[in-house]
Amino acid sequence: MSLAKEKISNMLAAAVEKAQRDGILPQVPIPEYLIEKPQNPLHGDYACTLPLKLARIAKMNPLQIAQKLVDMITPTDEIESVTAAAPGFLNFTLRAEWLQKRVPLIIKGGSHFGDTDTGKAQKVQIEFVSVNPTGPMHVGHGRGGIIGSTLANVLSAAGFHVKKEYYVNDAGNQIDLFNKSLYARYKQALGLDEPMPADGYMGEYMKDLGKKFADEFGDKFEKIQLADGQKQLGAIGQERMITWIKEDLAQANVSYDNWFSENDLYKKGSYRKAITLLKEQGYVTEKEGAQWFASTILGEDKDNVLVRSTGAPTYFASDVAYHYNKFVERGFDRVIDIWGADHRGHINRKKMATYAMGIDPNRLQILIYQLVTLKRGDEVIRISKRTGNIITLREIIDEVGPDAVRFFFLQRSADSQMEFDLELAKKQSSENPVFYIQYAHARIVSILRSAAERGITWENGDVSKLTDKAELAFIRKMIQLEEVVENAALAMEPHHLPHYAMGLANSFTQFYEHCRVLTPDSELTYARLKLVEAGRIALSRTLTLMGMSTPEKM
RNA sequence: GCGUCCGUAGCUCAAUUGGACAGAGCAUCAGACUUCGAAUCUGAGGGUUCAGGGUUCGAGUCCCUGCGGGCGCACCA
Repeated sequence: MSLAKEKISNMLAAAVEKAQRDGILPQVPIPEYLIEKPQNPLHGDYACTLPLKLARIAKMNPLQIAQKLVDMITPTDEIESVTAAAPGFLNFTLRAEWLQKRVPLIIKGGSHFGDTDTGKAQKVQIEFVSVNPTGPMHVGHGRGGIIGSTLANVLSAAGFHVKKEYYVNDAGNQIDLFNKSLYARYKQALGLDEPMPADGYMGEYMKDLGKKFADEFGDKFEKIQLADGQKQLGAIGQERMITWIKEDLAQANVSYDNWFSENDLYKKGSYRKAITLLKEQGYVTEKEGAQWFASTILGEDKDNVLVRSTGAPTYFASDVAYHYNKFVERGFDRVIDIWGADHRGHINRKKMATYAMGIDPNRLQILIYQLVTLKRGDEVIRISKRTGNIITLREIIDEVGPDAVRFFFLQRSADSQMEFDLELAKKQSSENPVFYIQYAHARIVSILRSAAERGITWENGDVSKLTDKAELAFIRKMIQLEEVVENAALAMEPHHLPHYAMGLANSFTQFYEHCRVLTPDSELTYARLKLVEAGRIALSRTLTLMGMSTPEKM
């Protein structure tokens, strides 16, 4: 919580306590209340609705309660005034002197300005994208990557110890299918007859890859036994796919601390231990030759297969093992999984499996983002990796640039189903809010550059000169960053950042229009340059949290 | 059919988690550059928040019903 908000909260709590002690308010339980930012600046910097909430319980007029509380509060260094407003709001206004003093603190904060200690160093693991290494990433996957990487940034800023992870599904059915498909394309490229498997990966990229490997390795894999050839060639193909995915993600400025192999769950015993644990807890039943997770015991509407009658584990089983590994073997306090809406139906069974292993299911949080509909003008593009009809993330990034793509995806809340119109995205890229924000940053740097060229040093600038409305509004906006960070982190809603960034850029621009920085008045110039430097830090931090670049020239 | 997410300005989306007059960008219209960056700024128009009921001091937000759309409902992942 930001300093000002915290102070107000404490002030208010003290006032309520005193009012009750003095018999001005009846001895009733005090309801939960929040210190909020009113959307109308006329209502001050912060507001509280406690009197309204208290009215019924205390059987008093809310405005009267507000009035009495105002009387109990004495202004502080931070707060200039507290007023009661109909029908029962408390409005707090920050003191200009206090705001001015934030400027050197922002500069001191530097690249850590906006950080909070909300997370108390809790260990959080966040897993996102994790598409199978069987093909390129399409635009929809990009949304998960961008939401995930930004949320990770925000959580780190909020004081959590965050590890980002990509789960590589390098085992199971889809991999077999990929191997067979690749092998078929490879042999075809060698001029030999080999049918594609039913439901194989039909995309053009598989033909390219087959051809590439035919050139690279000749008939090396064709000469050995079929199953071995498929497996060995497949392994190389998967490697290639992972490299490809990594490159695509890197282009979108998405990176990871760890790439976790599904195969390791089997090799290192996590799978065996997790299933054994479930059995010991009595949650595994046997039906029709398969082993099931008996989630119906816990209220699910159906059980889920863990081990097929063939003896092969399902995806669900390895995922259970994976989460056993996250919680038990690696000891994360919290685990966040980011999934597309097509996995929505798996939340319950996943949470129940977590519970069944003796882990508090609230430690597992699943963030669902709605799928992206791709359009080209009015035409909806159906995505299918198997038939090969995909628009890749890379294509979009090449077309509109990584910053615009990130901003475009980030702006929408995760549960809004968004349309990505390729024509529009391209057209809008020159008329994008992204450029407005980055332009503000470039302009700031340009002002600082001009000052430096004129040999002006402003480090000792006196911030008490910053009294213009636009100057104070700009400071107000800057210090809001830590509230945005905290809120975005706790609610897992990174989409607040772009909106904040727009507001911040806008309040700088307002300042720029109203207040000339480099003026004949050298004292004023120093003070304003100091403010501009603080603005640079705030804007730069905001852009960085969103994974965007901070251009100094455009 | 059942579950789930969504429906807000012409378009794309916000709305501090139940608060004050529902806000931005784009688009449209009218203005502003001899300045530290005009990729900018000033102003205008644009709304029955899908519809109907309910809960309460207060509802875009919560509950119910209906309509419309996305996504699920495999021994696929």
